[in-house]
Amino acid sequence: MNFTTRQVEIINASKELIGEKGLQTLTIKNLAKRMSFSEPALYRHFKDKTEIIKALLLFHKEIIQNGILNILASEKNTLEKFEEILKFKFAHIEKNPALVMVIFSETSFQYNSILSKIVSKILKQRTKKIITIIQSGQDEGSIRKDIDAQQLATIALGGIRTTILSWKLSGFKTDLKSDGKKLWETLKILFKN
Amino acid sequence: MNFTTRQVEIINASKELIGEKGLQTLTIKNLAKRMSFSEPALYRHFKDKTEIIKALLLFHKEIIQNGILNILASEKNTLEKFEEILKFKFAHIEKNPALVMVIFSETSFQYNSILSKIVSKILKQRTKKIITIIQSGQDEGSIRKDIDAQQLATIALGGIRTTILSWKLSGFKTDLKSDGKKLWETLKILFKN
DNA sequence: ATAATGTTAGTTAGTACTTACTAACTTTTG
DNA sequence: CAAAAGTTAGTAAGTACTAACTAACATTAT
Repeated sequence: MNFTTRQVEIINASKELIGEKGLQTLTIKNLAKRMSFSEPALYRHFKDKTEIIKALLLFHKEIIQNGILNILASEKNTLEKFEEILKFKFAHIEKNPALVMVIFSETSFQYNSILSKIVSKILKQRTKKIITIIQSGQDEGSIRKDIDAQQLATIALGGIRTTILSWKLSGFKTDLKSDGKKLWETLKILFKN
Repeated sequence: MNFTTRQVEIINASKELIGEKGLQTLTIKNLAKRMSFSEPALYRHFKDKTEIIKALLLFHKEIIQNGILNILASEKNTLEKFEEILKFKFAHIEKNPALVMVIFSETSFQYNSILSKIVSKILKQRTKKIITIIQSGQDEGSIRKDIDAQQLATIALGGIRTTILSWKLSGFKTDLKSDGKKLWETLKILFKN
């Protein structure tokens, strides 16, 4: 997961393109134009297009992962950690709309199955992590036990997804952070013991 | 919304193709092959490719809409209607995986903005309908009033979306109906007054 | 009734364009 | 001077779509 400065530049250019008009505008031609050099120059830095998107995904996965790990390591109770994670997530996504485009299109990777596998793997890992958090909240006594962690995770993830989706459908015009906060208030009431 | 028998055949062939390998396999070439005739023949029945997908969306939208209207017209209380609607939805989607592919890819329509507008319009209409149902449940006294209908709708829709998504990610192997039932049990507990 | 005319639904062949990618050569840089 | 990073000019494959034509059937007119 070590990228050269040029590779990071290409990753960011890809992110910009996707963020502007969606995954379908991430073409070699557009990317080269954005980088102000020729198409073959891209192939000096990445084997093929798949590797570029893969790099984009892994690059941001690592950023998010580190953020979450920091929150989990902190001295807070489960509900507080949960809130922090939500905040962090919404803030990161608001700064990087491209991620929404990529993550939300897990069904329609024209490119190949490798990418959709990566996306679905990331999604699964996140689900697992949320389940673990909810479970420790249940053990701790702060989260209700009459509904199992798996189901509560479905509710939490669903709320997140829907909130982000309606932000996207508004053309990124609504205030994601405040919608995220409202969602958190709702989840807190629903989940509390 | 009146289609010729040939058009319905083409709609179904499109649905099959999308259901098998995703939206990206719905090409004019593949569709013509599936219909066992030439590519230009398709243009005798639809103006262009966009019209074909549009027809697919509207065709199923109408089916779902009628199903929901029937349920709403029945003599049941809000929670029962809600349950019936969820059941109906999951059953219809299980029979038509292609719809998941299309609806879940609202971000990445290569074709044009017309389609993504249709999809987002359908999504918005459904959200509105669910909010109305929840509100009447709140008036009726069966659904909690400490969380507003908009937020509860976000939770319900999110749960549905996530449940369907994990079904898709399993390669359509898990039991969607039973997962849908579990989701309903959870929502019932969370929403009840 | 039948010949003329029009329609429906298909064909073959091809357009114009875009896609990711490559070979061969040149420039820049440490 | 050699490796890294760029260039020009192409390729093969795929995209939606169109032009021109036709067989088979339906409608209309004499």
